[in-house]
Amino acid sequence: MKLTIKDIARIAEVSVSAASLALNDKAGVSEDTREKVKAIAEKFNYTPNHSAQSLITRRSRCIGLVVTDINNPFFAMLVDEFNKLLDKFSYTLLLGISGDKIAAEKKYIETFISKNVEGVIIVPTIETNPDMTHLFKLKNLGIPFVFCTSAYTEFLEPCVMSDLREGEYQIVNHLLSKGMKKIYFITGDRNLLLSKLRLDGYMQAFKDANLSYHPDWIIETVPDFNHGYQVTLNCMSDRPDAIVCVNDYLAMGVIKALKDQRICVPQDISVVGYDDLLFASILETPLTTVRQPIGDICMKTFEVLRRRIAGNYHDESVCFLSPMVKIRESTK
Amino acid sequence: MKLTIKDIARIAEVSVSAASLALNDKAGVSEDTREKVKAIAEKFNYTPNHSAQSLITRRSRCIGLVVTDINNPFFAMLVDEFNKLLDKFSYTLLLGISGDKIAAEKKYIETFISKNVEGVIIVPTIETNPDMTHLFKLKNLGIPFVFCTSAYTEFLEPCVMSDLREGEYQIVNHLLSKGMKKIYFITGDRNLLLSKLRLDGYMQAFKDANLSYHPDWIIETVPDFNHGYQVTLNCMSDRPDAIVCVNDYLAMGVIKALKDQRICVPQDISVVGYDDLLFASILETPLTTVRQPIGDICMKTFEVLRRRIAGNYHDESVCFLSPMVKIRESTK
DNA sequence: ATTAATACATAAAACGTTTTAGTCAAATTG
DNA sequence: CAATTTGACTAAAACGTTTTATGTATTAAT
Repeated sequence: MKLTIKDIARIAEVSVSAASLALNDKAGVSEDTREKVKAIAEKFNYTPNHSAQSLITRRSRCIGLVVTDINNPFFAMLVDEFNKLLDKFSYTLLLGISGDKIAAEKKYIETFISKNVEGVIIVPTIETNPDMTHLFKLKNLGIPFVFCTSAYTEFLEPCVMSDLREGEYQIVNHLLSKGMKKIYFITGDRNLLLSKLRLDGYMQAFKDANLSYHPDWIIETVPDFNHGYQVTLNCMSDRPDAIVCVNDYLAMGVIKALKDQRICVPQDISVVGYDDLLFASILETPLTTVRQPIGDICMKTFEVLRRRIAGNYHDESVCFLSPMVKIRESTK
Repeated sequence: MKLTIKDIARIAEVSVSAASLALNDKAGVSEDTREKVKAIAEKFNYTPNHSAQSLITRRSRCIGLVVTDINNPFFAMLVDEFNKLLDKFSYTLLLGISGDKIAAEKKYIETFISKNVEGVIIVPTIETNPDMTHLFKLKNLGIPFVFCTSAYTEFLEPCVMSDLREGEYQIVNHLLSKGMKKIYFITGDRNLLLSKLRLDGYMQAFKDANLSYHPDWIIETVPDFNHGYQVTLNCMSDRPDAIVCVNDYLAMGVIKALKDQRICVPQDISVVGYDDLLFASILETPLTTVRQPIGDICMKTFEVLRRRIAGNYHDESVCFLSPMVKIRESTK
């Protein structure tokens, strides 16, 4: 049987309230009793019942995190970073993986609410025309949330992300300056800020170079390995000069498809990614990509969330951090 | 303000108990009142307070999961699989990332206990001579747990994993049959079952081939990318014929080190991994590796855990699933 | 010596549920 | 028709904490 604070109090021959005060390092008990109670709690391996604690304090020491796809190493890194941060402030991580489905995201948020999380971090999905009721619900209940890595165009703030537009601009610019023209762009749903911003960067680069792109070069899909693979098989008949991928994970699929078709990178075609995953540097042809300052992104996200949990909503609400282009051999 | 069941009861003009029975589809209320209560709950977006529920029912609908390193895509896959399974049975996932530190594992288990999880899934760390008090604590409290992917030699069961010994045997056998002799083995701490079994396979393969290995060829380290990289730089002066890596993630580091030193795979040296990560197939030289039936492992793990949560402890306690060797070009 | 302040201790209320035991009327049984 | 069973409902207890209000003994201040 699990011991309760009552048992500890009885053994220590003090009242329950005294035991509580002692264990929580609150004023109102003498040092003697505090030590006595603590010693007994330690000895009998007492752990407080979190449900009871959370019921009365209305603080759960839990944070909910929804990511889209943990098999994308970028998001794995993200989860890892948040895990470390939550550790530092003794929060527990409730994790949901939405698989890029708004319905799943919604479902996780609902359970987070019922589990009384103190705050929520959301990596938005790519689905269009989403039903945002769960976000309004969070707002109404006063549960703080922060978007990370992206946001919904209908629901921009608060949000912490890297300047995707700028990163994509620089990288497309790099390709154009190398004389490439037919540059495909494989991306997620353009209603999602994450994709829209990168697309903006792509377009701006063409504009500033006084060149134009064909709308067919922009392909919207689910931004993962398998879809990257499939899409590439379909579009290679048109022989693009380069393929710009919305992220490295998708680029992995693209590269695999090219390999299967015996198309060489960068001789026959250039490929660029985004995120600078570990694997990007050990490929046959190391991948040109854009590094996101993921540690900073997570730190900032958590900072904003903590401020809001503390009741301070008066901070800057959208935050862009600077990315860093990594030119490697996949762009000849 | 968040509505409570009292509010719902008041609005529906029934007692709190009636409301509870209605919402939980329990007998004791008429169909009329059940519907009325449910409609009102729906209308006002009522979500029950999980802390209160869990306090009284002693069921939290939470499962704790500790993994060692989520940046290893193998464990990311594992988390993904468990997430899906937990979804199906409407459990919430509490995640801890131990970073291969027994102290961290312990800390997570403690918080899981205090949060009243119904069960725990553990991917053991590599640390030697570990302090197992947290596991005994789980046992004493009657909180079921299952080891997944490996186990502690001092604490074997219950455990679900693939037959690592067999997989490693087959793959080393393959190398020996190709005439390679000086086969290095980079692995984790051999006190951990995960490493010990693979090492057993390695040794058995030599024995069955009437060949012998040098103890120096077996290198113990933390099984991740960075350590794979470092260790390789240190041992290349000895010019091995092949390097067998305890997992693909470590193999990535090995390959990167070889690349940096301009040593060619498989011309100069063979490399094999374990896990069959996505990236293994798109490398310059696709990696020979062993696929673990990860979906089955997770399913089985969760099955055992569920049975134990239901009170049935009389099942088989250690379960080995069959792996599958994938010969690719990294072994000439 | 009286009063005021302080330190320590505790009983009881509260948090939001589920469950137990019980009430009462209506329906069923003999 | 009386006795019993059934069905719908409810009041109250319970879960394990924290917090509030209150009391008592000790110390400090006048």
